[in-house]
Amino acid sequence: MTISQMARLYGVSLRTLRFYEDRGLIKPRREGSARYYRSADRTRMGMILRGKKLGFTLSEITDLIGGRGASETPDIEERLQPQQIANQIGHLERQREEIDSAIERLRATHSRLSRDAA
Amino acid sequence: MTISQMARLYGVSLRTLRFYEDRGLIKPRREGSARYYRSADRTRMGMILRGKKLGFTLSEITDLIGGRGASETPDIEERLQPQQIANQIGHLERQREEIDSAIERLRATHSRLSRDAA
DNA sequence: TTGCTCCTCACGTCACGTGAGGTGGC
DNA sequence: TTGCTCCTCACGTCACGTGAGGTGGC
Repeated sequence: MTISQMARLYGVSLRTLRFYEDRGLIKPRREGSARYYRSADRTRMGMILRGKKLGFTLSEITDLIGGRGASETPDIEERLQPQQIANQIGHLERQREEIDSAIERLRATHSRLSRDAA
Repeated sequence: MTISQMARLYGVSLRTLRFYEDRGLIKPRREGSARYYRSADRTRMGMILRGKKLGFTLSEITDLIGGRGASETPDIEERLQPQQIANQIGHLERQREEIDSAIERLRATHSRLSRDAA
């Protein structure tokens, strides 16, 4: 599988795939300078994107995926510690509260504008 | 008012104040190389932080505050266009949805762990 | 020869954090 | 002389975006 096929499959850019490789997250086979992605790379890529969706940074994901064992526990959630999950939930809840209050304020301003225009 | 006093008042770092100045957002009086912040700077600083809380970028805030007129409409919400508000709300709602689904997944994993441990 | 895909630098972006090395006035 | 506050570079961080300039095989 070429880099373009990988990019299309996961909805990311070529740059992103090269960047993840640079960070040591995926290690495609090389033929000359060309990259070829195999099943193991797809497993890792799935874990990476799953980790991102859960709001983890690439450093955290690197720790979670670890050096080699990707195929054993391909579900990244299985690798999380209860405490780590709790912390992450707290982190995300704080973010959500900030977003919620921003939305509230904006809605208030918006309806005030409608009222004043009426 | 010195830079340290400003920093304490607004809960930001000295670096942040210098950075905002570099971006043209605040223009403290200079005495030699030292910075002295006046009332107008505080008005602008309030608008900047308010804009950030609403989720706008510094570029957007720069456009909102404009070149000079800070004292006329010191309430940054008053300067927003209805369409701009609607866009921002949509933007924030999308972010919130992503955060919400992340929290949901994490909660599910967390309770599964508790169940398995029991 | 022309296109297409791929490659490697390497600087840019966003909003600052973090030293390094130096200065002024009590 | 010692501390404290302030200053100006300037590189680092995060997760890539965006060219520039070049290569390989149809």
